[in-house]
Amino acid sequence: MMSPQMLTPQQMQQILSPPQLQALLQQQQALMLQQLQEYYKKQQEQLHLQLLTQQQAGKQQPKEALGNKQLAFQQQLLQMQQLQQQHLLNLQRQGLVSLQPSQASGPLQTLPQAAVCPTDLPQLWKGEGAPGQPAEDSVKQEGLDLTGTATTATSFAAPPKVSPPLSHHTLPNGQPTVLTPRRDSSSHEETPGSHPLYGHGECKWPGCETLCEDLGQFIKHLNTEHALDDRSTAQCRVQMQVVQQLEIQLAKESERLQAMMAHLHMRPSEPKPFSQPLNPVSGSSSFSKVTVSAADSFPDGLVHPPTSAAAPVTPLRPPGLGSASLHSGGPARRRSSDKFCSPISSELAQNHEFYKNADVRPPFTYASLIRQAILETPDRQLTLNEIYNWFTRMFAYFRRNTATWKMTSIPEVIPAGGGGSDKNAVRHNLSLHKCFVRVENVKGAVWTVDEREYQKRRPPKMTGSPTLVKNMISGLSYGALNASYQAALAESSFPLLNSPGMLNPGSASSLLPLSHDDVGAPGEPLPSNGSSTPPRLSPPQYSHQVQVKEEPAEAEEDRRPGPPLGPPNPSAAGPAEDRDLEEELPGEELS
DNA sequence: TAGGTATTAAACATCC
DNA sequence: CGGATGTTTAATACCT
Repeated sequence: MMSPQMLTPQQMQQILSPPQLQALLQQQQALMLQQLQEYYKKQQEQLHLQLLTQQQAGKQQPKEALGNKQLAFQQQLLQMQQLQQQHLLNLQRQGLVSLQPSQASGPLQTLPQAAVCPTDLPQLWKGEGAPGQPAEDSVKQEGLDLTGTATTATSFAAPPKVSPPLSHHTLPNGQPTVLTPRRDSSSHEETPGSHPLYGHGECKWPGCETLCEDLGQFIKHLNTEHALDDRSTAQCRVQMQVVQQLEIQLAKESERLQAMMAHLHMRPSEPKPFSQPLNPVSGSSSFSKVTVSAADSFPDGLVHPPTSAAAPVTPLRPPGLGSASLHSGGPARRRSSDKFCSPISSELAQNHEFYKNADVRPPFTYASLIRQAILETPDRQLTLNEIYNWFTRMFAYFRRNTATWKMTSIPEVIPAGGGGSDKNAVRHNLSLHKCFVRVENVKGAVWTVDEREYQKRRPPKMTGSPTLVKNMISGLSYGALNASYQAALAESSFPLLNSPGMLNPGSASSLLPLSHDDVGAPGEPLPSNGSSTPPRLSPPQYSHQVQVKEEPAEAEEDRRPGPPLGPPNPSAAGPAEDRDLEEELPGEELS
């Protein structure tokens, strides 16, 4: 028989009955919610603690260093919060949680009361469909045993202050029934009068808020409206994606945190950065990935993007992104997100750490990346080699992917003996796209970006795509939501995030570019510059000679209305200063 | 299915 | 000559 993890969602569909599917969905969610909740809490506590200790210990340290560390931790904290918030938003969006965003944005404690009772999860995963038949082992093996695994697992192991002590321990022992702490009936497992999808008198099925007088009516509703059909199945998948996203994101944040703590010697826990990126958990379908849940991501404290190949329906991708080949597994075509949703810059800003550390191929085209690299520099110009460096600096994928870079100028980069195909790709793209303009400089030839050309290059038109919409509806929308939400957060109450001081010295610019460069982001229909900025990059920057080759006058034609309306990007709102702000980033080139 | 675009590989030219 | 840098072509894949 196939083990659960070998099953594709479709297969699961066939095997499972509608109620089972639904139950599965709920249970997944319950698990994730709990785990996340506890994890968040724990992390937050730890962070606070460490911040305190740092502050004390830091009395002797140089001020700046301490300040930076604190900032870093604060940032980490914020990110954790944001993560949680995003999670909540997602759930809420899907109607699974009736929590106000405002509430959610508060301290990390009130995770939704999405009533869920993962009772027969094991059976479901086993695909045996025989409720009542214990299958603890399978659960354990699937990795739900959070306690056993990585360093981060400790976070789960320790009973959270707020949540019932039972919750997490139930997993390991395989008796998920106990794991029901939700809502009022916390001590009760699956009280007869409740249903995971039923709360506050209404159906909690994603997108459905049908009012139901009582449980009976609800059950009826559930069976009629949410039977096993295409729609329900799709929603189920969508939910899986959501969960996956969160898992990945969680793993990522967790890893980062671990690394930070380890670096600061705050904990004995071995950092174990990212061991072998090229070690995909083989044979794990996306589905199984879900079952494995967060724990799976932790074992070595790092993110192991599963092989996309194995994920028929829901390829995992970096947080907040569209689909794209994730792994070095194979040639990656189509950097989707590049085309639709999140602008590269904000996407990078949000996930730059992720890309930096995880051997995940960034979902952007070479052109987008090159442009990003160039725009991140004060001069808006880079030499070929500097572009190479940027790639390796910003993306673990390019840095460590075997058989790619054969860097000659960057000693720290793994030689990899590869063919340097990506370098070739960079050169190829530079030459191929008119938007990249070579300029003779004092120090040789540098490459600049002709924004106008770049915009002209491709009409974003992501708006309409039905498939896109379909895909993004949930899991993917996480990205968009993520982006906008974070942007909003950053703008409103978390100046910290935009503070240059926060920047990782190694990769400065990345965190905030939320700002200007979004402007030209691939997916971005020329936001700001559309307004009045001439095609030419804003003059101030070009203190030097750098000038873009051909600048005919047909500007307006492609200029396209930079409608006063909402540029997709929040950051686009404040054009000028953003620009300046980013200007200061030293683009840091190694070499 | 056709057209557009992206990725990858490779050949070739030029310069230092 | 060899390496870095550019240019160009071709095959292939994905998306609309």
